[in-house]
Amino acid sequence: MDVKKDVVKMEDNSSNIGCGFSSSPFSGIFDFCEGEKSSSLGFMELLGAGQDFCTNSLFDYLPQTPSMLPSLAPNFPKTSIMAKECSDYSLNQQPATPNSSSISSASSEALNEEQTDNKGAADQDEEEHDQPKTKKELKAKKASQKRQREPRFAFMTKSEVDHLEDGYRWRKYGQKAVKNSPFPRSYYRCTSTACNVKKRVERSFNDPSIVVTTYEGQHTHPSPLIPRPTLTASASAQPNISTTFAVPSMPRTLLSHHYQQQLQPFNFCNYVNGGSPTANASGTGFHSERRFCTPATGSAMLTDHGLLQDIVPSHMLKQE
DNA sequence: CGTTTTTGACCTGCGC
DNA sequence: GCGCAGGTCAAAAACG
Repeated sequence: MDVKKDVVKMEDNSSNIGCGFSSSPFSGIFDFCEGEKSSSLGFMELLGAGQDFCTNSLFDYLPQTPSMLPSLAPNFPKTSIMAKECSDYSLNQQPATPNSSSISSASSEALNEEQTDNKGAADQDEEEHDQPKTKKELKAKKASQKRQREPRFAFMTKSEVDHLEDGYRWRKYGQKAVKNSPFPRSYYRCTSTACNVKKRVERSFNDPSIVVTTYEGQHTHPSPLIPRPTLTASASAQPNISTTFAVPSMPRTLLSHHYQQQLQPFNFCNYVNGGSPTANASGTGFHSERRFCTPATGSAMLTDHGLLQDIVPSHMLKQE
């Protein structure tokens, strides 16, 4: 099964981390993903099926990012962000060797979920009529529901603060020591009722200055801290806002469209050109288009303004 | 007093 | 079956 992966890495001007495969952020990312390895080749190897997409998107988006990020993500002042669709991916600091299972096991988990979805519907129906009688049964039922994992996205952020402001309100519900790491992992849930989004925050063992934030799920509500600007037609047609997906509420939008496309790759270029999959916003070429863009998603993006509406001030949408 | 954080206990999945 | 590690729960404490 070809599991698709979305990877984007960004940074802002104020960050002293480098830009490119040979520079520190990549090795940082790589360390994060692969443990020991630090080469770009290894990075691509890790990404497997999505490797050409990954390299393209990384290179394509990076040049546009630095001037954008400070205003788009003011709360991520020194940011090196990697977003990755993590359904097949674990934040384990363990090297992803065949023995490690951190990647493969998560992948099979996602697979199993997919495969059991239909079967689960029947079971669910049955469960609805058959109420659990004991606390134990209730817990077991709860647990079985909990096992259904949403795709996850990880962000690597160079920050001294562990819990970064991202426009949403979170409640911490747990903290665990991480094996082979001196830094604990914190677990947060979105405080909004009926919103099941979770995030995990931990420091990179290899680079303590990097905070790894993993989002899981999709917000069912607008950000309580950031007003939702109106997405105008002109705004949606503006180039260079492609990088807005890198702001902290990215997971919501990514997942939103991820689901809209029923596990199709996220369509970045619709943010750039309002739905035309062929537009070239940077001049350097959105090579990832050939992997990202599907005609059907253009209308979807216009219907659901998602991320832009959530986090990009309207004046920015117009001025870019 | 309501909300959030802390933290030990518990559950689950996985490898051996 | 057992042990380990990740993830979650929930009562108590802390906070505003």
